[in-house]
Amino acid sequence: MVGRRGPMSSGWPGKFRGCGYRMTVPRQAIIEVLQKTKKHLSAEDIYMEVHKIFPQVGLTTVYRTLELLTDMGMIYKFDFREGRARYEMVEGLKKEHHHHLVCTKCKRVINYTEFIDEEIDFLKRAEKELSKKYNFEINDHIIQFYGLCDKCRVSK
Amino acid sequence: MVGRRGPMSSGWPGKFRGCGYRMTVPRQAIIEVLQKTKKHLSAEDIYMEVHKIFPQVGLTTVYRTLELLTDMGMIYKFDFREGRARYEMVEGLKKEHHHHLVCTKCKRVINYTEFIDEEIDFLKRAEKELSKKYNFEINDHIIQFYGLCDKCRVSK
DNA sequence: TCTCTTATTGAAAATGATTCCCATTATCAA
DNA sequence: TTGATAATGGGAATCATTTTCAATAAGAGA
Repeated sequence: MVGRRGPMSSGWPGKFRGCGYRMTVPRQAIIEVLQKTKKHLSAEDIYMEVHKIFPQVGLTTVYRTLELLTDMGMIYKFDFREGRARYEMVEGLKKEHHHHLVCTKCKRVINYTEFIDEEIDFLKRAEKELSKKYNFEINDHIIQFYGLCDKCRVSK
Repeated sequence: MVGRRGPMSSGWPGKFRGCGYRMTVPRQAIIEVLQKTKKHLSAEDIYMEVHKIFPQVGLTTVYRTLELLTDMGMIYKFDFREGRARYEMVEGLKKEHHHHLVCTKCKRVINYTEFIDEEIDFLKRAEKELSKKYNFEINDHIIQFYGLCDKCRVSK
Protein backbone atom coordinates (compact mmCIF):
# COMPACT_ATOMS: atom_id res chain seq x y z
CA MET A 1 0.00 0.00 0.00
CA VAL A 2 2.52 2.55 -1.11
CA GLY A 3 1.55 5.81 -2.70
CA ARG A 4 -1.89 5.63 -1.25
CA ARG A 5 -4.10 8.62 -1.51
CA GLY A 6 -6.11 7.70 1.48
CA PRO A 7 -9.33 5.80 1.43
CA MET A 8 -11.34 8.97 1.20
CA SER A 9 -9.70 10.71 -1.73
CA SER A 10 -13.14 9.88 -3.12
CA GLY A 11 -14.90 11.43 -6.03
CA TRP A 12 -17.05 13.95 -4.26
CA PRO A 13 -15.23 17.14 -5.16
CA GLY A 14 -15.07 15.95 -8.75
CA LYS A 15 -18.74 15.16 -8.84
CA PHE A 16 -19.52 18.58 -7.54
CA ARG A 17 -17.30 20.45 -9.92
CA GLY A 18 -18.58 18.36 -12.76
CA CYS A 19 -22.02 19.76 -12.02
CA GLY A 20 -20.71 23.30 -11.81
CA TYR A 21 -20.80 23.43 -8.04
CA ARG A 22 -17.96 24.22 -5.65
CA MET A 23 -16.68 21.96 -2.92
CA THR A 24 -16.72 23.86 0.34
CA VAL A 25 -15.95 23.19 3.96
CA PRO A 26 -19.59 23.03 5.04
CA ARG A 27 -20.45 20.66 2.22
CA GLN A 28 -17.52 18.39 3.04
CA ALA A 29 -18.54 18.32 6.67
CA ILE A 30 -22.17 17.53 5.91
CA ILE A 31 -21.23 14.72 3.56
CA GLU A 32 -18.88 13.27 6.15
CA VAL A 33 -21.52 13.27 8.84
CA LEU A 34 -23.87 11.43 6.52
CA GLN A 35 -21.20 8.94 5.54
CA LYS A 36 -20.24 8.13 9.10
CA THR A 37 -23.67 7.12 10.31
CA LYS A 38 -26.19 4.43 9.58
CA LYS A 39 -28.98 6.41 11.14
CA HIS A 40 -31.63 8.47 9.42
CA LEU A 41 -30.64 12.00 10.33
CA SER A 42 -32.78 15.11 10.30
CA ALA A 43 -31.47 18.47 9.13
CA GLU A 44 -31.18 19.53 12.74
CA ASP A 45 -29.26 16.35 13.67
CA ILE A 46 -26.79 17.04 10.92
CA TYR A 47 -26.51 20.66 11.87
CA MET A 48 -25.66 19.77 15.46
CA GLU A 49 -23.13 17.20 14.39
CA VAL A 50 -21.40 19.54 11.98
CA HIS A 51 -21.56 22.26 14.54
CA LYS A 52 -19.27 20.30 16.87
CA ILE A 53 -16.43 20.58 14.38
CA PHE A 54 -17.30 23.75 12.51
CA PRO A 55 -19.40 25.94 14.77
CA GLN A 56 -19.68 28.64 12.15
CA VAL A 57 -21.72 26.52 9.76
CA GLY A 58 -25.34 27.61 9.75
CA LEU A 59 -28.56 25.63 9.63
CA THR A 60 -29.52 27.35 6.40
CA THR A 61 -26.48 25.91 4.70
CA VAL A 62 -27.34 22.47 5.96
CA TYR A 63 -30.77 22.73 4.38
CA ARG A 64 -29.36 24.05 1.16
CA THR A 65 -26.76 21.33 0.94
CA LEU A 66 -29.28 18.61 1.67
CA GLU A 67 -31.48 19.88 -1.10
CA LEU A 68 -28.55 19.93 -3.47
CA LEU A 69 -27.47 16.40 -2.57
CA THR A 70 -31.02 15.14 -2.90
CA ASP A 71 -31.37 16.70 -6.32
CA MET A 72 -28.05 15.19 -7.35
CA GLY A 73 -29.38 11.82 -6.29
CA MET A 74 -26.62 11.29 -3.74
CA ILE A 75 -28.77 11.10 -0.65
CA TYR A 76 -32.27 9.87 0.01
CA LYS A 77 -34.84 12.15 1.60
CA PHE A 78 -37.46 10.39 3.69
CA ASP A 79 -40.80 11.35 5.12
CA PHE A 80 -41.53 9.29 8.21
CA ARG A 81 -44.55 11.45 9.04
CA GLU A 82 -42.89 13.13 11.95
CA GLY A 83 -43.21 16.58 10.46
CA ARG A 84 -39.56 16.69 9.47
CA ALA A 85 -37.51 15.08 6.75
CA ARG A 86 -34.71 12.60 7.32
CA TYR A 87 -31.75 11.89 5.12
CA GLU A 88 -29.51 8.99 4.33
CA MET A 89 -26.54 8.45 2.06
CA VAL A 90 -27.22 6.46 -1.09
CA GLU A 91 -24.92 3.45 -0.85
CA GLY A 92 -25.74 2.25 -4.28
CA LEU A 93 -28.42 -0.29 -5.08
CA LYS A 94 -26.27 -3.03 -3.61
CA LYS A 95 -25.51 -4.09 -0.11
CA GLU A 96 -26.80 -2.16 2.86
CA HIS A 97 -29.81 -1.21 0.82
CA HIS A 98 -33.02 -1.35 2.78
CA HIS A 99 -36.53 0.00 2.98
CA HIS A 100 -38.71 1.05 5.86
CA LEU A 101 -41.62 0.06 8.01
CA VAL A 102 -42.85 3.19 9.74
CA CYS A 103 -45.03 3.21 12.84
CA THR A 104 -47.38 6.13 12.40
CA LYS A 105 -47.99 6.34 16.11
CA CYS A 106 -44.60 6.18 17.84
CA LYS A 107 -42.66 7.05 14.66
CA ARG A 108 -40.40 4.06 15.10
CA VAL A 109 -38.73 3.04 11.87
CA ILE A 110 -37.72 -0.53 11.14
CA ASN A 111 -35.24 -1.12 8.35
CA TYR A 112 -35.95 -4.31 6.48
CA THR A 113 -33.91 -6.07 3.89
CA GLU A 114 -36.28 -8.87 2.95
CA PHE A 115 -37.31 -8.84 -0.67
CA ILE A 116 -34.58 -6.37 -1.41
CA ASP A 117 -33.30 -8.35 -4.36
CA GLU A 118 -36.77 -8.59 -5.80
CA GLU A 119 -37.37 -4.96 -5.10
CA ILE A 120 -34.18 -3.83 -6.73
CA ASP A 121 -34.95 -5.94 -9.72
CA PHE A 122 -38.38 -4.45 -9.96
CA LEU A 123 -37.17 -0.92 -9.34
CA LYS A 124 -34.49 -1.11 -11.97
CA ARG A 125 -36.91 -2.24 -14.61
CA ALA A 126 -39.50 0.29 -13.55
CA GLU A 127 -37.03 3.15 -13.52
CA LYS A 128 -35.74 2.25 -16.94
CA GLU A 129 -39.14 1.97 -18.56
CA LEU A 130 -40.74 4.88 -16.81
CA SER A 131 -37.90 7.26 -17.45
CA LYS A 132 -38.03 6.38 -21.11
CA LYS A 133 -41.78 6.52 -21.49
CA TYR A 134 -42.31 9.75 -19.58
CA ASN A 135 -38.98 11.29 -20.47
CA PHE A 136 -38.24 11.64 -16.81
CA GLU A 137 -34.82 11.78 -15.16
CA ILE A 138 -35.35 9.63 -12.09
CA ASN A 139 -32.87 10.09 -9.30
CA ASP A 140 -34.61 8.87 -6.19
CA HIS A 141 -37.36 6.50 -5.14
CA ILE A 142 -39.32 5.55 -2.10
CA ILE A 143 -40.85 2.28 -1.03
CA GLN A 144 -42.31 2.47 2.41
CA PHE A 145 -44.96 0.80 4.52
CA TYR A 146 -46.90 2.64 7.19
CA GLY A 147 -48.76 1.08 10.08
CA LEU A 148 -48.64 0.27 13.75
CA CYS A 149 -45.79 -1.51 15.44
CA ASP A 150 -46.37 -4.32 17.91
CA LYS A 151 -46.26 -2.03 20.93
CA CYS A 152 -48.63 0.57 19.51
CA ARG A 153 -51.11 -2.06 18.38
CA VAL A 154 -51.57 -3.21 21.93
CA SER A 155 -51.97 0.22 23.45
CA LYS A 156 -54.37 1.25 20.74
CA MET B 1 -84.40 -1.17 -8.94
CA VAL B 2 -87.13 -1.05 -6.38
CA GLY B 3 -86.48 -0.62 -2.73
CA ARG B 4 -83.08 0.95 -3.37
CA ARG B 5 -81.28 2.52 -0.53
CA GLY B 6 -79.40 4.83 -2.77
CA PRO B 7 -76.00 4.18 -4.24
CA MET B 8 -74.32 5.84 -1.30
CA SER B 9 -75.92 4.02 1.59
CA SER B 10 -72.34 2.72 1.70
CA GLY B 11 -70.53 1.23 4.60
CA TRP B 12 -68.77 4.28 5.88
CA PRO B 13 -70.86 4.99 8.93
CA GLY B 14 -70.64 1.33 9.85
CA LYS B 15 -66.90 1.27 9.47
CA PHE B 16 -66.63 4.27 11.69
CA ARG B 17 -68.86 3.00 14.40
CA GLY B 18 -67.17 -0.34 14.25
CA CYS B 19 -63.98 1.43 15.25
CA GLY B 20 -65.72 3.31 18.03
CA TYR B 21 -65.92 6.57 16.12
CA ARG B 22 -68.98 8.63 15.30
CA MET B 23 -70.18 9.60 11.87
CA THR B 24 -70.59 13.33 11.68
CA VAL B 25 -71.49 15.91 9.08
CA PRO B 26 -67.94 17.18 8.62
CA ARG B 27 -66.63 13.65 8.22
CA GLN B 28 -69.30 12.78 5.68
CA ALA B 29 -68.53 15.89 3.71
CA ILE B 30 -64.79 15.28 3.71
CA ILE B 31 -65.21 11.70 2.58
CA GLU B 32 -67.54 12.79 -0.20
CA VAL B 33 -65.12 15.37 -1.49
CA LEU B 34 -62.40 12.74 -1.60
CA GLN B 35 -64.66 10.26 -3.34
CA LYS B 36 -65.76 12.67 -6.02
CA THR B 37 -62.34 13.58 -7.30
CA LYS B 38 -59.46 11.85 -8.98
CA LYS B 39 -57.04 14.57 -7.98
CA HIS B 40 -54.57 14.58 -5.15
CA LEU B 41 -56.04 17.10 -2.75
CA SER B 42 -54.31 18.99 0.02
CA ALA B 43 -55.95 19.65 3.37
CA GLU B 44 -56.61 23.20 2.26
CA ASP B 45 -58.17 22.03 -1.02
CA ILE B 46 -60.51 19.78 0.89
CA TYR B 47 -61.30 22.50 3.38
CA MET B 48 -62.28 24.90 0.60
CA GLU B 49 -64.38 22.31 -1.13
CA VAL B 50 -66.22 21.33 2.04
CA HIS B 51 -66.58 24.96 2.92
CA LYS B 52 -68.76 25.55 -0.15
CA ILE B 53 -71.42 23.27 1.27
CA PHE B 54 -70.83 23.51 5.00
CA PRO B 55 -69.18 26.84 5.74
CA GLN B 56 -69.06 26.12 9.42
CA VAL B 57 -66.60 23.23 9.09
CA GLY B 58 -63.16 24.27 10.28
CA LEU B 59 -59.72 23.54 8.92
CA THR B 60 -58.74 21.86 12.16
CA THR B 61 -61.46 19.31 11.70
CA VAL B 62 -60.29 18.63 8.18
CA TYR B 63 -56.81 17.86 9.47
CA ARG B 64 -58.14 15.68 12.24
CA THR B 65 -60.37 13.73 9.91
CA LEU B 66 -57.61 13.22 7.40
CA GLU B 67 -55.37 11.84 10.09
CA LEU B 68 -58.12 9.52 11.23
CA LEU B 69 -58.83 8.25 7.73
CA THR B 70 -55.15 7.75 7.08
CA ASP B 71 -54.75 5.75 10.26
CA MET B 72 -57.77 3.68 9.35
CA GLY B 73 -56.13 2.93 6.02
CA MET B 74 -58.97 4.43 4.03
CA ILE B 75 -57.02 7.19 2.34
CA TYR B 76 -53.46 7.53 1.17
CA LYS B 77 -51.32 10.38 2.38
CA PHE B 78 -48.65 11.51 -0.05
CA ASP B 79 -45.55 13.63 0.20
CA PHE B 80 -44.80 15.21 -3.15
CA ARG B 81 -42.12 17.42 -1.59
CA GLU B 82 -44.17 20.55 -1.88
CA GLY B 83 -44.17 21.18 1.83
CA ARG B 84 -47.75 19.99 2.23
CA ALA B 85 -49.38 16.59 2.21
CA ARG B 86 -51.88 15.41 -0.36
CA TYR B 87 -54.57 12.80 0.04
CA GLU B 88 -56.38 10.31 -2.11
CA MET B 89 -59.07 7.76 -1.50
CA VAL B 90 -57.95 4.14 -1.42
CA GLU B 91 -59.88 2.45 -4.21
CA GLY B 92 -58.72 -0.98 -3.29
CA LEU B 93 -55.72 -2.67 -4.81
CA LYS B 94 -57.63 -3.15 -8.03
CA LYS B 95 -58.45 -0.89 -10.89
CA GLU B 96 -57.62 2.78 -10.83
CA HIS B 97 -54.62 1.94 -8.69
CA HIS B 98 -51.56 3.90 -9.66
CA HIS B 99 -48.28 5.24 -8.39
CA HIS B 100 -46.42 8.47 -8.96
CA LEU B 101 -43.57 10.10 -10.74
CA VAL B 102 -42.83 13.37 -8.98
CA CYS B 103 -40.88 16.25 -10.52
CA THR B 104 -38.88 17.73 -7.68
CA LYS B 105 -38.57 21.02 -9.51
CA CYS B 106 -42.00 21.97 -10.80
CA LYS B 107 -43.84 19.54 -8.46
CA ARG B 108 -45.72 18.03 -11.35
CA VAL B 109 -47.04 14.56 -10.57
CA ILE B 110 -47.55 11.92 -13.22
CA ASN B 111 -49.73 8.96 -12.36
CA TYR B 112 -48.52 5.78 -13.95
CA THR B 113 -50.15 2.41 -14.13
CA GLU B 114 -47.40 0.43 -15.79
CA PHE B 115 -46.16 -2.45 -13.70
CA ILE B 116 -49.12 -2.08 -11.42
CA ASP B 117 -49.93 -5.76 -11.57
CA GLU B 118 -46.37 -6.66 -10.74
CA GLU B 119 -46.30 -4.06 -8.02
CA ILE B 120 -49.47 -5.22 -6.43
CA ASP B 121 -48.24 -8.76 -6.51
CA PHE B 122 -45.02 -7.74 -4.91
CA LEU B 123 -46.71 -5.48 -2.38
CA LYS B 124 -49.14 -8.12 -1.28
CA ARG B 125 -46.43 -10.63 -0.61
CA ALA B 126 -44.25 -8.07 1.10
CA GLU B 127 -47.05 -6.82 3.30
CA LYS B 128 -47.98 -10.30 4.31
CA GLU B 129 -44.47 -11.39 5.20
CA LEU B 130 -43.37 -8.18 6.78
CA SER B 131 -46.43 -7.78 8.94
CA LYS B 132 -45.94 -11.29 10.20
CA LYS B 133 -42.21 -11.06 10.77
CA TYR B 134 -42.23 -7.68 12.47
CA ASN B 135 -45.65 -8.01 14.02
CA PHE B 136 -46.66 -4.84 12.25
CA GLU B 137 -50.17 -3.82 11.25
CA ILE B 138 -49.59 -2.34 7.82
CA ASN B 139 -52.29 -0.06 6.51
CA ASP B 140 -50.63 2.09 3.92
CA HIS B 141 -47.70 2.03 1.55
CA ILE B 142 -45.86 4.32 -0.78
CA ILE B 143 -44.01 3.64 -3.97
CA GLN B 144 -42.81 6.78 -5.61
CA PHE B 145 -40.12 7.98 -7.98
CA TYR B 146 -38.59 11.45 -7.78
CA GLY B 147 -36.76 13.24 -10.52
CA LEU B 148 -36.99 15.87 -13.22
CA CYS B 149 -39.72 15.96 -15.83
CA ASP B 150 -38.99 16.60 -19.49
CA LYS B 151 -39.56 20.33 -19.22
CA CYS B 152 -37.45 20.83 -16.14
CA ARG B 153 -34.58 18.78 -17.56
CA VAL B 154 -34.23 21.19 -20.43
CA SER B 155 -34.37 24.36 -18.39
CA LYS B 156 -31.94 22.94 -15.86
C1' DT C 1 0.70 33.28 -6.68
C1' DC C 2 -2.70 36.99 -7.41
C1' DT C 3 -7.22 38.54 -9.24
C1' DC C 4 -11.68 38.60 -10.42
C1' DT C 5 -16.11 36.51 -11.10
C1' DT C 6 -19.67 34.61 -8.91
C1' DA C 7 -21.18 30.62 -6.18
C1' DT C 8 -21.80 30.14 -1.39
C1' DT C 9 -22.59 31.41 3.16
C1' DG C 10 -24.87 32.85 7.73
C1' DA C 11 -27.99 35.57 10.64
C1' DA C 12 -32.29 37.00 11.20
C1' DA C 13 -36.78 37.49 9.66
C1' DA C 14 -40.55 35.47 7.17
C1' DT C 15 -43.39 31.78 5.77
C1' DG C 16 -46.78 28.46 6.08
C1' DA C 17 -48.46 23.88 7.11
C1' DT C 18 -50.00 21.53 10.97
C1' DT C 19 -51.13 21.09 15.91
C1' DC C 20 -52.77 22.61 20.36
C1' DC C 21 -56.20 24.56 23.60
C1' DC C 22 -60.52 24.68 25.49
C1' DA C 23 -65.17 26.07 25.87
C1' DT C 24 -69.17 24.62 23.17
C1' DT C 25 -71.89 21.27 20.51
C1' DA C 26 -73.52 16.96 18.57
C1' DT C 27 -73.73 11.85 18.31
C1' DC C 28 -75.86 7.82 19.66
C1' DA C 29 -76.46 3.93 23.10
C1' DA C 30 -79.53 3.03 26.64
C1' DT D 1 -85.29 11.86 25.79
C1' DT D 2 -81.12 11.90 28.12
C1' DG D 3 -76.45 11.68 29.53
C1' DA D 4 -71.69 10.49 28.73
C1' DT D 5 -68.30 11.80 25.96
C1' DA D 6 -66.58 12.11 21.19
C1' DA D 7 -66.11 15.80 18.06
C1' DT D 8 -65.87 20.53 16.75
C1' DG D 9 -63.99 25.25 15.54
C1' DG D 10 -61.57 29.55 16.12
C1' DG D 11 -57.52 31.40 17.20
C1' DA D 12 -53.14 31.06 19.04
C1' DA D 13 -48.94 28.45 19.10
C1' DT D 14 -45.42 25.47 17.00
C1' DC D 15 -41.77 24.61 14.41
C1' DA D 16 -39.56 22.90 10.10
C1' DT D 17 -38.11 25.05 6.12
C1' DT D 18 -37.29 29.32 3.08
C1' DT D 19 -36.15 33.83 1.96
C1' DT D 20 -33.33 37.96 2.05
C1' DC D 21 -29.18 40.21 1.49
C1' DA D 22 -24.72 41.81 2.59
C1' DA D 23 -20.28 39.51 3.41
C1' DT D 24 -17.16 35.71 2.14
C1' DA D 25 -14.57 32.29 -0.25
C1' DA D 26 -13.75 28.87 -4.26
C1' DG D 27 -11.18 28.25 -8.12
C1' DA D 28 -10.36 29.38 -13.21
C1' DG D 29 -7.38 32.14 -15.62
C1' DA D 30 -3.51 35.45 -15.86
